This record gives sequence, structure tokens and C-alpha cells, in this order.
Amino acid sequence: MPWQQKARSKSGRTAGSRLAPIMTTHPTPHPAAAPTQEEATGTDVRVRFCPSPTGTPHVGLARTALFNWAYARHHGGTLVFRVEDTDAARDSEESVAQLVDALDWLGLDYDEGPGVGGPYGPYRQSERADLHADAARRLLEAGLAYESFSTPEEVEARHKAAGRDPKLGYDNHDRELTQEQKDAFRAEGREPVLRLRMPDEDITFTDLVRGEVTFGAGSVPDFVIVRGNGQPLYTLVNPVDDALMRITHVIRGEDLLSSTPRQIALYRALIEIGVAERVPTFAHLPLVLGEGNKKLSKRDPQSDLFLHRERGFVREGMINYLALLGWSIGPDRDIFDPEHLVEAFDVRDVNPNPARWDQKKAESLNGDHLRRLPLAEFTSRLLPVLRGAGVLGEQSGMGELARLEVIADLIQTRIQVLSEAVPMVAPFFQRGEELEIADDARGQLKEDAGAVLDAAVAALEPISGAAPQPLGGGVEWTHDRIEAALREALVDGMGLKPRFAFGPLRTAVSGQRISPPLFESMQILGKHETLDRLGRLRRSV
RNA sequence: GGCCCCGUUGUGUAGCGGCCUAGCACGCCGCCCUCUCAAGGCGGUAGCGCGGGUUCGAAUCCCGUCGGGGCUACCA
Repeated sequence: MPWQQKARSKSGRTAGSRLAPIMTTHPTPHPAAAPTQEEATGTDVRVRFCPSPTGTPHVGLARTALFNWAYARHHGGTLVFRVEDTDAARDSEESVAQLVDALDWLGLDYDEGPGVGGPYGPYRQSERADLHADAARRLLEAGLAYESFSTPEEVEARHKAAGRDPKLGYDNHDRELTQEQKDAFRAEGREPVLRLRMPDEDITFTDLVRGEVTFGAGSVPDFVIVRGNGQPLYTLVNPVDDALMRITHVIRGEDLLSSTPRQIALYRALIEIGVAERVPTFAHLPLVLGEGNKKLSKRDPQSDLFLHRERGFVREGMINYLALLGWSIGPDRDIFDPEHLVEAFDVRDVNPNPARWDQKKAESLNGDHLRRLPLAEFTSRLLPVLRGAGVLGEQSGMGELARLEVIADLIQTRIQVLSEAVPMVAPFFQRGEELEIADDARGQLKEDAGAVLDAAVAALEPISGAAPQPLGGGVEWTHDRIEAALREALVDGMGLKPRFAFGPLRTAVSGQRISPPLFESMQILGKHETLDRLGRLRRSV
């Protein structure tokens, strides 16, 4: 029972304090607004992944999705996918499709969302405008939000006039405007924004990753929830939708930590007007850093999830690495499958330190997963990559697939990402005249290359290239047979070090300086093709 | 500037007051294996930011300090 581990606690926190209700300070005057605040811990867990569809999926976004998914699956709870497409200027349908593609590739299935529906839809924020408008209206009517007419310039001017730092932000100046003042502003043609009235008290909450976090009273000014043109903002819409969708745990990036006090204040207001029934539990995941010490920027190629996929990451490897960004499965292990993650994951165990994207580690882990795949599976993962690279055609016959599997067996331990298979596999699907001899491979050849190739050909000629017999007999063109003949001729006969004896043959056969094992390669190519390649290189030296 | 978060080898982490002469993984270096390259095996390199305190005892608790980061929009 993995969830028994929840009794573990992080430093500075006790198990008891974690399980305590979120709002224990004082009973609220509104009975309906004082629901039981026991944290959901079982199948009642409802988490969400709610990206805004701008640009191509970022690895940090993928990690957030992963942790939400793992948390939901671990508890047998529900994962909601909500598209926050309220910024028409930056959002795109293409991006929505990419998000779905990313989730699908990683195998992060969701229980409610666009396309799958659910009891709290619609799941595209742009289709929920009436819900948001209604919440805003009720907040205004209840006096929890108010109309604000100040322009940023006016706010700054007031700060300067009072000798305050102009960067302080909004000064809550319009809190108590009279109807006459408002009318006067409107007469000037001004359109008010709606601001939420921040409570004049500290806001404290228990973050599942960081422990207790407190924002001092007055440190967060009244913030805008609806634009002057009537468009609601993220600050309103995100908590409203979370509340309406009965989200119990908000698991997101640390970059949103500082907006949490505003959201908590809004939740409390929403509870008062009956829109929300609880303040969710928060968990802020550490940032994913890039080179240097800055957040992995969207402009950094390493942040692009699809670029990694194109490079040849497999789902298992990507999930494993992503999970390690702030979490670990145990003290002496770091290779695991998605199922193990689900079994062991608890957001409380997430480390609050920022994590740096380490491409080498990511690829190493991916290589480990590649090696763990059964050969047939590994082979089929190779297929689309090889087709994409033009090594194989779109259609493959049984013979070609069988041949590929034999080759795949040779390269499985030699690559970390699928794309590395292309140069290793390509020579097997080319004819000798198509084979290009790489410069570095040719550069390795010494003066005796011609003699070595001649001797190799002479040694191989006597071996029968007969096709396999049904009962397994009759084949002499096998890698051990080939190796024995070549060793005898080159190593024993010519007194060459194996390294120098076989180097030229490798170049001739694969065109590369590094390749799958030579003798096995020759076996796969067959006698005719092998001798042809040996001869071609011989003639060019 | 203000608010908030974070601080264990190069990187990611384990560590929850004695099991730590700080474990694991990636990286790096060396050796073994070896037809190249890998994989695999073995070994090595390197760390608790600093200063106080609490304690018989601190990487672990507290305070301060320094450093890094995030946020600071009528973006999300």
C-alpha cells in the first residue's frame, strides 16, 4: 500500500499539520461557506492540468502534467484536462492539438476534458464565459470586488507624490468610490476594471511541497479580475473554474506560487457567494532550469518536448527523466516505468529545489529504457524513425522486418535515442554502390589497407554463401565462421593487431568508423554483398 | 526596490538529530572485457554556501548572513 507512506513528513512539518484543515483560523459567519475542509486523500482527489495553448509543449509543462496524472492515478482519483484559451491573441488551435498529442504520446490519460467530456464541462475556458461573468457579477454585488478607474499612470503618480516606491503596484485607491465619483469617471468615458478586495490579514497556506507559506497582510494589492472591456482575466477564471470543477489539489509550477495568496483570497470570496465550496490544497513544483541559472525558456530548444521525441526519446524514458526533475523513487534506484511512478508517487515527496535539465542524463536514461524493451518492441519503435529518415520505405515486407529485427538486436545496446539508429542501420538497406564511405572512416585507412582487403577477400571466398537450409544446416556464411577465417588470414597470417586488421573491413562494409559488430554485419549482408563492398573499397585505395 | 521560494559533489537526488569516515545515478577519469562503438564489470574524482546558536551529538532543528531564483500586467 504505497499511500501508507504519506505518514512520512518533510522537515519543518508534521504529519498532523499536513492533514489539518486548510482554514482553521476562525469559523466564518456564513454556514454555507464553512464546508469540511478535510483534504481529499483517496478516490475523491481531483486534480487538473490546465495549460494555455500558446506555442509548442514545454518539458516543464509536461512534468506538471505528469505529476498531476501520477497523483490522480496513485489515488484512483480524477484528472481533469482544461484548456485555458482565454487569450485570443496568443492562443491557437494548433497548440491545442499539440497539447493533446503530447499527453497522448506520454500516455497521460485524463478522465475529463475536451473531447472526452465530463460532468463539469465545458472544458475549454473560452466556452465558459457566462460562468465567469456570473461569478464576477456576484462578486461585485456582494461588495467583494469593486470597480476601479485608476490608470497605471495615476497610480504611479500617487506613489511618487506620497514618496513611495512607484513600483509598488496598485494602491487600492478606488476601494471606496462614491456613486458620484464613479458616474463622473464614466462621464469621462472611462471603463472600470473589476478588482478583488484583498483581506487585511496575513494569508497562510500549507503547500504540499514547501510546507507553510505566509504572505504578509498588505503585500498583495487588490488585483484585476475583469478587464475594462469586460473580459475576465486568468486571475478570476482559473480559480472559478477550479472551484466549479471541484478541484481538490492544485499542482503547478513554482512560478505561480506568488499568485496563490490572490487566489486564496478569491476562493474565500467565492465561498462566500456560494460558487466555491473549498479552498483547494496547493503544491508548487520546482522550476525546471536550463543552462545558466534561469528558468528553461520556451526559446531554448531543450524545452521543446517534441524535439526530444523527434530525437528519439521513447515515452518510458521521457517520463522517467521528467519524474526525476524534483522527485525520486528511492535512494538507490532511478530507472522505473510509468506504473512504478504511479505506485510510488506522492506530491509531498517532491523536492522544492529547482531542477536543471540535464540532456546527458536524460539520454542515458532513455538508453536504459531502450535496452529494457523486448527486441520485437524495440524493432517496432525503430520503424517510424527509419521510415522518416528514408532508410526504409513506407511499406515493409516480412523479409525486411525480419532483417531489421536481426539488425536491431545488434544496435539495441549501442544507442541512447532512436535517431542514432539511422546511420547504423542504413548500410544494411543500401546497395554497395549507394554506400558512402564517411571521411573519417576513410581517413583511418593505412597504407596496408589494400593488402588487408585483398587478404580478406581471399579468406572469405572459400566460405559457402549458401542460403539457410530448413533444418538449419548448410549455412557456412555465419559470423563465427567469417570471424575464424578472417582472424586466421589477417591476425595470424599477416600478424596484424585485430584493431588494424578489421578496421578497413569495417569501413568497407559500413562506410563508418563505428558500426554494429563487423562479422555479424557481414553475415546479415550476405557473402555476395560483403565481397562486393570489400572489392569496392579495394579499388578506391 | 517589494513580496515569496530555494541552497548536499559539475548535474539530479538520498538524508527527517547518532546507522554519514554523507548513499545512488548521470557526467568525467582509469582499468577489465573487446573487431570499432556501445553495453557490462571494477575502481577513482568531487559535495552538506557561510557564521552563530540549541544539543552529549547537526547535513538534519533555530537565527542571521550570503548566494541563486520566481513573481511584481487590464498575459497565463
